[in-house]
Amino acid sequence: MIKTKNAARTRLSKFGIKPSLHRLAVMEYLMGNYTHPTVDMIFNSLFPSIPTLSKTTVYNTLKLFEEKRAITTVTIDGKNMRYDADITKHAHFQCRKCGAIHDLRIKDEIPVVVDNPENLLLDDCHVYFRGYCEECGKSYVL
Amino acid sequence: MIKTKNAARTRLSKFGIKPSLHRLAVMEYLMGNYTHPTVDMIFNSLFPSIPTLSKTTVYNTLKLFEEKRAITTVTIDGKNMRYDADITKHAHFQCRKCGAIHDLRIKDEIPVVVDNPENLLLDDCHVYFRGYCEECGKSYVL
DNA sequence: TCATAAATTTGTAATGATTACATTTTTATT
DNA sequence: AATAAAAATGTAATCATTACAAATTTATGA
Repeated sequence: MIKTKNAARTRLSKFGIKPSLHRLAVMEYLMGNYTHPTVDMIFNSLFPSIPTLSKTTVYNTLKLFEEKRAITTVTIDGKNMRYDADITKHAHFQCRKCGAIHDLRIKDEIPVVVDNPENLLLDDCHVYFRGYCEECGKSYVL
Repeated sequence: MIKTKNAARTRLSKFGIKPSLHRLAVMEYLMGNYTHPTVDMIFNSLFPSIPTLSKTTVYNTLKLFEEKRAITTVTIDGKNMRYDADITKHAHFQCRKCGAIHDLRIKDEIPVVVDNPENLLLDDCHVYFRGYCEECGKSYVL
């Protein structure tokens, strides 16, 4: 997958992040899995092929990516942080039962702030919905 | 503050929650403090006047309130859950530096979902912004 | 090339919010 | 008052995340 490797390398360079092997691996994983994975999912997926990887490094790496705004973070239920390499504007949905996170496209990507009397410096906006995914909804009706 | 006591009692009854003294106290606190408090803030504020209160009860109570949709929860940074008795539609803002949460009014309260191919059952929508509040923004420019 | 400094990574231990759970207390019912 | 049901308590466990010191890797410059 040289193509995804290049995409990951390009993304890192675009955001001023030095491309160590582990950083490339984490970014490549995120850019190949738009499933809003947790740290554990990322670590468990990469560990078999990179046995020298530590979970702390995954934490450090993701924190760096987020600080540099090379990825976004999603936290809806307040349990595990989720990571998303899709930095285009889109909304999220989390099922109250199974916890899965899905993407949702909304009409006006960035809601318009009516007034800002406190002069807050906004630089980032997230929209999310909660409810039940189709499967979990079924079992709820029963 | 008989008025706020009544308001709290009314809110509980409206959402089918039996009004125990502790539940009333927590709801009254939330309806008198729209500051998106954490569990600790709520507990520490109430404990002096209700020394028999336990933190577990505050957790239990807030969880019940949220299940009954008598309040909403806000989690932006994924650290502490915040609780909000304002159940009208509004957006939130959290400062990346000091962590304070503020309310924000946006133009179209509920973003319109363009398409929903997975038939997700949406029942709740949240919008939040991140950035820096005025004070923290100043120190950043320096 | 080799030495040195800087950056990265590691692994363990600590933190801290939240939950589990068994017990106790309070409230409602007959 | 006796019993059952609900609410509240307090401690212990859980689990994601962070702190931190040590080890490793990478870059730099003589």
